[in-house]
Amino acid sequence: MANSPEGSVSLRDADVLVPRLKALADPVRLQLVNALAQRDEICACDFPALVQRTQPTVSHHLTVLVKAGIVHREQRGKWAWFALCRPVFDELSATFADHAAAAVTSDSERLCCG
Amino acid sequence: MANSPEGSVSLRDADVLVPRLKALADPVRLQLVNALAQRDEICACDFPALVQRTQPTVSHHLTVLVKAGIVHREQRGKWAWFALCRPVFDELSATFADHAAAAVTSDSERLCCG
DNA sequence: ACATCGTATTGACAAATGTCAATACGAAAG
DNA sequence: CTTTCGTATTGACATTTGTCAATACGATGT
Repeated sequence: MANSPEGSVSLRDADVLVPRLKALADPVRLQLVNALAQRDEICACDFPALVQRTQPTVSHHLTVLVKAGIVHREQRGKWAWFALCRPVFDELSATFADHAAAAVTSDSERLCCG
Repeated sequence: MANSPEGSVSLRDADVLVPRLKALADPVRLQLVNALAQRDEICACDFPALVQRTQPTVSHHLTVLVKAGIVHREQRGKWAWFALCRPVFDELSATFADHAAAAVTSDSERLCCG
């Protein structure tokens, strides 16, 4: 999107990354995203019970996710349906993959972070 | 580490993910991480100039990154050296890859998030 | 038109966060 | 032991954030 070759996003692109990471860095919003990850599509009316928050609070969190481009909102009659923007997860995955090293082979052989 | 097969971290593991995402969801900390990503090792004394913040502020941000397990701190004599914990990036990459769909092929053919 | 029902917005408030000045800690050097 | 210098901690403050009650908006059905 900005610097990287394949339409990906580098760690340098703070303007794109920070809002996305901020949006995901909340327990309730991670619950919402996780629910959407396994169900493809969820009506707004089902979220309050799912995450144990009031309707305005859920609405606020969904707005944050939509503004960050992580979730897509579609109005169908009286109901609002939400779905993941899965390509964004692909970008996030690629962003972090660039700076990953070979994973640890065994538990006893740590690379760092001991 | 918790649920997933390959020692990875699922979106469900909020206790592990949220602190990591919170740690990365800041412009200054993203700068720090980006600098470490391309230089392997950096002395604490160089960061204030790099990110245009005072020494206490930088120290605070580095502490956040260390506590999140993203950065490793090593005291060498009088100086503190910092390095990325690259396996963590591998985990983050894997976490998001699980929920990614095929990327868009052309710009005109959007999947969602229009 | 009017009432109903799902969702978003507003206002308010406590809690968390980023920032810096001042200070404390700790290791090396004299 | 004392000084020096790099780094961490404390205290203070403004800003942001998560939450809910109350209210407004908007589409559907009567």
